[in-house]
Amino acid sequence: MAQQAEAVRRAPLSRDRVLRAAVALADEIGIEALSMRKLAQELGVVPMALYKHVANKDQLLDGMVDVVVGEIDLPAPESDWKSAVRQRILSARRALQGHSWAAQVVRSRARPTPAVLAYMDSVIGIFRTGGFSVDLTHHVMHALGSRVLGFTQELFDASPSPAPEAQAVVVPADAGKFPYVTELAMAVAHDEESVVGQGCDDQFEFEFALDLLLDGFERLRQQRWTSANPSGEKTV
Amino acid sequence: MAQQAEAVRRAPLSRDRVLRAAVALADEIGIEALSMRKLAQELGVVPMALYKHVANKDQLLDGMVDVVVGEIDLPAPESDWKSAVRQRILSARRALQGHSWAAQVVRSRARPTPAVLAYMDSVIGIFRTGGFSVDLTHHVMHALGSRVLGFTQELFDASPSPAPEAQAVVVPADAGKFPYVTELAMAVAHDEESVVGQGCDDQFEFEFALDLLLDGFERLRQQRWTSANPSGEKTV
DNA sequence: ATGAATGGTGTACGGCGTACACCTGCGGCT
DNA sequence: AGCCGCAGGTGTACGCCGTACACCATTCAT
Repeated sequence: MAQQAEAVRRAPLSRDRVLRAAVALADEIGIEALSMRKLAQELGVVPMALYKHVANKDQLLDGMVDVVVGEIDLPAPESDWKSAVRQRILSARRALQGHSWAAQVVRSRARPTPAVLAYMDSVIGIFRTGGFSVDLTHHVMHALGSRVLGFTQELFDASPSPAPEAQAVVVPADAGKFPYVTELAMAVAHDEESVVGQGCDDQFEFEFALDLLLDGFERLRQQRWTSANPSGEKTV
Repeated sequence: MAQQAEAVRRAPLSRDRVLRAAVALADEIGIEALSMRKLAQELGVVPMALYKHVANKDQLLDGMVDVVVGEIDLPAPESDWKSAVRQRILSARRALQGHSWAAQVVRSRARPTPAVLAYMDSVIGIFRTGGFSVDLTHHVMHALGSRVLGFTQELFDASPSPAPEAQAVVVPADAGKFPYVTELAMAVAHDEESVVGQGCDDQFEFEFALDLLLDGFERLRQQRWTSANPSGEKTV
């Protein structure tokens, strides 16, 4: 009876259940607080039980990435390469942003998981069928870097700071030492105050840079740029 | 006597000595293996002694970043904004690349240290005196992101893999599943084989993306782009 | 009935960051 | 000369981590 109650109380573990629980737990308590022990506790199980389903913590993180990447929308059917890529990337961004830890974990993985690879394959495919040479596609993918998954490394995160005073990047005493940073920070603070509050509009900045790159790609494509002949425009 | 010998054997600690030892040790054994305990041992001291000089491990990492940032060349005197920025960024890249762990640690810091701030101030200054509005400078700095310090987040590092077989991103069995990735990977492998070995030329890719952005910046500057009037070209 | 596979358990080890109480030796007072 | 304060190094200990390894319970094919 007691056994039955126990059996009912918790369904059998599985790799999938472990991963999904890990994602949920990381959403809740943050990635740096996520430990095998806490995850096990959450699942009502002893820590070592997890190791029957994932080889180690690294593989757990890999699996978590795949769960998030699985949330990226499927590609829209018919459109020019630029809007297709744009849609794909902004959708990836939406998926990753649903889990505050995701970008950081993706960053920490040295090698791509199958789901990431599949996503990349689809993006590369858009370029290739959109008239980009293999060569140009290669460099273009590098130029996108992690942006292809919807995030970039800002030098520090000014925006998501919850405590308003904590985001004073420059304390008043340092204002004289960093005149240009100060000028810029004050302009931004002033700007945003009238709009939404403080900090920068991440989404705007992301699209600003993304479009700058996509426009650059289009120019290179038109002038049949190759790495052997970088200044295609002039020599053609 | 014994005391004297001991006193001679190790100079007194200082914040500076601690930081430099930490940088050296991280260079040697890698950042993930760097611990307060090992650092203390390296300095011939008990772990807790370090805490008289740095508040905690986070502050140690901050200090390490500052040491590396301190190695960035001073700005070249007179030149147009584009080559000045370019020189600054490529110099930062050189400094950061001298310490394989540096980019990762910079990435992990939430807030900028004074040295980083000073560096950013100088780059912002180049844009401002080069004819960029505060508004455009702001977005341009965001677009650069971590690239301003000479590194970007590639989706995974293909190049520095020491074991040649380890860098086969796509195992043969998966070739059919990821046709575009495979096509691209094979082209790259073929290309590079004749040149240097395998993998991608990071430096080339970095400059490719950097120049794409700088060229885009120049266009926006010329057409007096503002965020309130994004398509300046057409409406002027 | 039996023996192997599958999956959960219990214990234990070595590592980590760091709080806290302690000691020691030196420079500057009276 | 005697004292004190304090900067800086020490020792011990706590609670956390990932995970190796031996074990046991259940299920199921033979």
